[in-house]
Amino acid sequence: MLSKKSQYAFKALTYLSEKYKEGPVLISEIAAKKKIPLKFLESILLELKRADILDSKKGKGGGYFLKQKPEKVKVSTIIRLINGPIAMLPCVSLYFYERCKNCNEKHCGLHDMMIEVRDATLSIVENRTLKDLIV
Amino acid sequence: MLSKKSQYAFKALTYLSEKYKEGPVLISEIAAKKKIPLKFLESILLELKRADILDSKKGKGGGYFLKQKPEKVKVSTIIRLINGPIAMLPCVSLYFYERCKNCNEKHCGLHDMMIEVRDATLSIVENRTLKDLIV
DNA sequence: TTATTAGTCCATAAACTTGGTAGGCTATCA
DNA sequence: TGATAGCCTACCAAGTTTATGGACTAATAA
Repeated sequence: MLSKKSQYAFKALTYLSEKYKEGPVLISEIAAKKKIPLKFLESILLELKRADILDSKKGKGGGYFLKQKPEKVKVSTIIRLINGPIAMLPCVSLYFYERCKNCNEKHCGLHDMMIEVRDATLSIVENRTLKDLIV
Repeated sequence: MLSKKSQYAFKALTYLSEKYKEGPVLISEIAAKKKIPLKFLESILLELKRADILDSKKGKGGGYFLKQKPEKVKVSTIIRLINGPIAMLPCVSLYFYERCKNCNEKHCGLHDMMIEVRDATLSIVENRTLKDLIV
């Protein structure tokens, strides 16, 4: 399951995608419109900024905005950043790989199955962007 | 990601699947062979028993064993039992459904995408059984 | 019936994660 | 320079995960 933090992140990013080109959006506006706890949202947006997904402007007329066009930001990127691995096991993760202890990856039915699951999931989330979240 | 508990459950169930028809297997044997903390494994097996996946026998010659043939136990059943929802969002879960607050499920891009992910995952885990985990 | 075996139950706890709050600091702009 | 709005640091309550220890109970064999 995606954490609440991830769900908040997606809501905020969807909102910012809709407002793309309308200039900076206040944290407080996003929080109010999307019903996200203000300070928690603050830390999420900051994290997204540090990951170069968002940019911000301080002072009057400031706020947050997407650094790139919505269609340039893959859903998989956001999941990995905020939620963590997409795979169900560390030993089949591409970005968070960890070797299995006491389990031969070459001869493990679970391993093989989880690779299938991973690829099925990736075929979707690697090919969707923030633009696809706007309806 | 699957919890460690889930990984232990799968390891134990795979072992019991291999030993199916060889009679009850000791907890301690499974723990030793699969390097699982004994007492933790104990509680996992008990949970699987309460869910009618396993059965057990006390006393000499006792132990745990599968209640049905390995090919009768779906992987999805185990994941849901030990790990929880398979879907990435409560609002797209079949077995753990919860309505989205402040989010119209009829018009939500994230929702639609996560249904796709769920179905892609289910198409695999609903069609694999413990038998498929033996290599 | 008694000793042994092996699962069952209950209580506890450390470590980690999640979700969230408080408040001061700093950059920007009018 | 004063208001605005994001930045930063610290903290924390609650829940979950991953265990561990010990007493209890059922089954079996001698």
